[in-house]
Amino acid sequence: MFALDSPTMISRERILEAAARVYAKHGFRGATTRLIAIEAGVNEVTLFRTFGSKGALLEAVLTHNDTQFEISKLPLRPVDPAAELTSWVGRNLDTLRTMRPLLVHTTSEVDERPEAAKFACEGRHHAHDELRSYITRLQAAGLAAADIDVGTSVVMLVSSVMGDVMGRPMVPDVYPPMDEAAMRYVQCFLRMIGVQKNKSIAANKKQRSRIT
Amino acid sequence: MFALDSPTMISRERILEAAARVYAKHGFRGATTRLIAIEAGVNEVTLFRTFGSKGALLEAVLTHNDTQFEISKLPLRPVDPAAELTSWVGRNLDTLRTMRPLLVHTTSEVDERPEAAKFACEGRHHAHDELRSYITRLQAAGLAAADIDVGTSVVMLVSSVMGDVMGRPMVPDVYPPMDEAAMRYVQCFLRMIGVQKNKSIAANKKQRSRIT
DNA sequence: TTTGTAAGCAAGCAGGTACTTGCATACACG
DNA sequence: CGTGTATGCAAGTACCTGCTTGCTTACAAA
Repeated sequence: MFALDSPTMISRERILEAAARVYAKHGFRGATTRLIAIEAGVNEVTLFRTFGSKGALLEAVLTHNDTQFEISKLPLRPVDPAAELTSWVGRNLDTLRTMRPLLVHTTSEVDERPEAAKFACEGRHHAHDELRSYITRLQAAGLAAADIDVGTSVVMLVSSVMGDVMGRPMVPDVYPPMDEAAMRYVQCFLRMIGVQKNKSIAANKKQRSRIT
Repeated sequence: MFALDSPTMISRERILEAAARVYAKHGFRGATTRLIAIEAGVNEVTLFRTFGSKGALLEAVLTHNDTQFEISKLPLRPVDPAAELTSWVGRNLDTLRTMRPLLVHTTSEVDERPEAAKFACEGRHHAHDELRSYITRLQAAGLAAADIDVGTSVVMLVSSVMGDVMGRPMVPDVYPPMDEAAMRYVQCFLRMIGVQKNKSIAANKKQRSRIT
């Protein structure tokens, strides 16, 4: 056996990162072992000795990037929905943008390489759950309307984020400016779920007492 | 030369359709000329004689499918936004679902095969324009709020449609039931752009006169 | 010093891939 | 009938791809 910080690990890391880059550029079939080896500055044989096969290597790449990615959280006790959501959407946009190449290739290869499915789906699922439970909390706190279609609204915001990340590089002119995107999506979303503008917990309390 | 309905055309069509199927399954690199020839029930040589090269063939496939696809229209004079939008979204969902495999592969190959870009983008662009101008008409008719972020709202609905088509096969459980999807997206969208429920031209006139 | 281990290097193998060539067949039109 | 055209078939070329083998070098621990 070998220790965790043995020289092998150096090669291993370098190969993994190189493979990720090459795969992001060319997809599975385009990511030849020769290309990866060159990109890693490593002999092609080392690659097979370390990972066994091209398939195993690229699977390792995916699980590696999968475990590194941590879904960002929304506050348990909502205070300022607009600010909190804008920050959350912004963070997701940033992370997803860096993973776009990997995502777009895995999605197109799910049919032929089922092990790619987990990577392509999991993040989206988590984001969905996180957002959904946050909206429920908003409703419980009286910050969002009670009669909205929570599931669909959530899908629409998540789709908007994904759509931005996936589509902007191809059709840049239809999207809101990149630095405003998060804010814009959230503003529209808030209207959709019945949150008035600039309505924080404090403002909400005032308004509620005025109404009743 | 040859007439348009010469025997060649038969082969040509068969090859084009077979190529579309194989490409939809396996992507560019996976769509080998052998596979396509077998799928078309045609000798591989015929394929090269007719299209010259694999690249040219698959480019022909894309432009073929591109010209066949006609973007569905929204009415010039909006009467019942909910119904009109639901029908439009539904039609788009249906068409896009059939094109999903082609779309997902072209998007992942845009970097390496720029001619795929047009196919991957154009439809989305058209849908966007169509929806945008419709919303503007809604506003002009007093059927939608005036203070909304039209561009962003439109992006969000279009993204939701794309997201549904792309994501549902992979993460089916987060989306609204397929037969309700169009209606649900539109309901949420209407709220986002300030259209009250069941507000048609007639109802709108009544309400407006009541207010003023 | 001995031994084990990670890595490089050169060569090769078996199969696949895009594409070509030469030749045979079938059919349509004059 | 003869001629052109579309297609099939067999074979081959040049290259690429994943993967293997045999051998060498360098270093590190016992």
